[in-house]
Amino acid sequence: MTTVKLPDGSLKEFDSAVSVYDVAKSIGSRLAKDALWGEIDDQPVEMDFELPQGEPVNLKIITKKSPELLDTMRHSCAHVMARAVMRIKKGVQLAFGPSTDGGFYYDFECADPLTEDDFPAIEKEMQKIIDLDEPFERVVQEREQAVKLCQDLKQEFKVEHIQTGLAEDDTLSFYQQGEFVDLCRGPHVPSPKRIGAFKLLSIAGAYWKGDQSNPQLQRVYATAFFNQAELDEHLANQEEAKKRDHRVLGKRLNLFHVDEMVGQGLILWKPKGAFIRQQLQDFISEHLTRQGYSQVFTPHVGKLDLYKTSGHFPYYQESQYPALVDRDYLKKLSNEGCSCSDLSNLMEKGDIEGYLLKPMNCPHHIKIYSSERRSYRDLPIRLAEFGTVYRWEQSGEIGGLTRVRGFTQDDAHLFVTQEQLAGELIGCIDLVKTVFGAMGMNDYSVRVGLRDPDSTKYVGDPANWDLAEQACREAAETLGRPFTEDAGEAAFYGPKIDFVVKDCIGRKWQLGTVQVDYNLPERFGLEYMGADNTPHRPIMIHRAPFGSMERFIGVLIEHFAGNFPLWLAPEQARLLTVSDKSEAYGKEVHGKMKAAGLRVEGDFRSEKLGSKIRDGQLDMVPYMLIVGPRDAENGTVSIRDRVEGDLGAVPVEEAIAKFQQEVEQKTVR
RNA sequence: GCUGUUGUAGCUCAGUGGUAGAGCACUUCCUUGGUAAGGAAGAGGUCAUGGGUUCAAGUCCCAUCAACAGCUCCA
Repeated sequence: MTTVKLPDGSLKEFDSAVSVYDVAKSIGSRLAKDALWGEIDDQPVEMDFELPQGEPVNLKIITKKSPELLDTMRHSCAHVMARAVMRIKKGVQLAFGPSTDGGFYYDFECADPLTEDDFPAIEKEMQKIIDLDEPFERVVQEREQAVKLCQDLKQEFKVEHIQTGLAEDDTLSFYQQGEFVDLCRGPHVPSPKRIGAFKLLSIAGAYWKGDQSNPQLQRVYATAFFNQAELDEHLANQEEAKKRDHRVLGKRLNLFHVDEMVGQGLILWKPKGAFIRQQLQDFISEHLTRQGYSQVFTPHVGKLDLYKTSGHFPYYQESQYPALVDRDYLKKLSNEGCSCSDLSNLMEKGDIEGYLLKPMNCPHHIKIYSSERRSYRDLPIRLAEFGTVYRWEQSGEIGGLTRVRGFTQDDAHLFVTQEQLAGELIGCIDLVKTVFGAMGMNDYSVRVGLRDPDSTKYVGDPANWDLAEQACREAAETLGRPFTEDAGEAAFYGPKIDFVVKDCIGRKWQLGTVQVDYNLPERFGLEYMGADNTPHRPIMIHRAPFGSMERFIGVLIEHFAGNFPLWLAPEQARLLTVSDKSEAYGKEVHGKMKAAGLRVEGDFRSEKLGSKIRDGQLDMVPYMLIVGPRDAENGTVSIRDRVEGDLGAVPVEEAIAKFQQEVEQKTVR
């Protein structure tokens, strides 16, 4: 008699010996058809495995619809890779080797470091291991034995992990395949033959347990699929994705430039990129006006004292450009015998008079608020600025437009009463919805950052925090899409709502943010006169729906893959002559288009039409306007759509009206 | 900041110690062609920068700078 206990807790009994397949078939013929293998107490077994009789057997049937299927196979492949590395290299310490979104990795510490030159040998060895077809066998150990086993294997990271990283009551399981044994929760595929196709991709450093103070390990990234075709498709998709990389398109379309001589992470906006940025700023300004914002301008520097008062200087000193110190003051210090190390100390402590390139706009906006007496009747006050800030980002982090050292926030600070807070947050969220909606960006996630109850880094009254966190939650709900609540993601001064998108290679970037702040009004002693004729403290909201113009446009370039909608395209249309004979008519049409306010350039070269069209397509111009003798005769242009191709000839005025309408409606295609 | 890879013409890249190369782009000429590449010629280089090894360095070694991938960080 065989008793089977299924994952939902139900029991099934069989009179005689049965295989996994028999059980699957008894549940349903479709299940039997889709089933790939079984798991008995997390030990993978093939379909023809005969179940033990007597005690109930915990059986899970894995089908090709199981969501974790690919992850399981990739994790098994990680074991195979680690085994291969240990065969090739001596003194290999194993760390962790999980599956990831696009594949898997394994972290090693090698006495003889790995290089990408080792990849072919590792891949060859992996294939040998797969061909051996040894199963992954699950071995459960008591804690003491497990530690001893890892010590015998000379796997110090695993020993440490058992002793410090795993809870007392965790089951300690190992998976063994031939000579290779690894501490691992599982599950695995029953046979390495299930790994269809794999490829080692890159090698990089990674800190043990993600902590910079721990030793740095070598991480080998790889991927695996059930068959070669899927792997090839994945690699081709990766290549395709790289073509929409904003750094590639930014160069090809002449949008921006970063020059070594200017400095790392400092963006030079070229005319076409600057145009797009200006259009976006105009667009958002329009919505700011509608929502009752006042635009202000503030300078790029401010006294160190300002940032000492705001708290930015002490908190974030290492990520700021060093202070600019007055010449006379430096001379005075020098005359007083101040050494370089004395100066360095003074600068670090901020015990010096100087100016800081502004890392944030809020202190300046606060000073605008406090420059007048404020009444409850004035609130909410909404101050907006496309404010450029400078941050000394770590050199290894800088790249493209998404992480830079000088960037312009579409920033605003709202000074509100407690009663106004919830409503104003909703207004901010509305703006984000408007902006993302206008771009056709629907693929973003929302994160409400709350305080970590175990941390002491937060400032302010816990009761206010509770109110603010609740207000953020309620505002996020008005988006009508799922959001996550992450404890520990709040800023030190208040909770926030962040908008996160992915770039073309799957990296996540925070764009817009809305943050509640009780701290700065306190530090600057902000007040307004209440209806009760006593002073009250306003609450601040920091918000930036785009985040920074640089990062937003970087993401936007990839979102559109360079194919900007007509209202944003720096060159909306290009006029092409079929031959030199049509030049005069071409210039006439060109003139009419420009007079109608359209951004049209002319290609009057003595090239063949096909060649001009190709150039226009590669430059991602939304429309091409082709004029030849036939058009000259009829007063028409032939429109070629970037997407649809040839649309045929229409009267010039009709073409103008069509484009104007598309611009007016900000159509996204 | 850390680990690894890379740096050659405007762009994409080849160049394996012995005279600096290709395609595209650019300039000029020929060509007048109706929806993704017409032809020819020409010009264009301190091989990232600074040291070192060598009779000889784009190539080997060291340092610096920058880019890329990842880690760490991100008000």
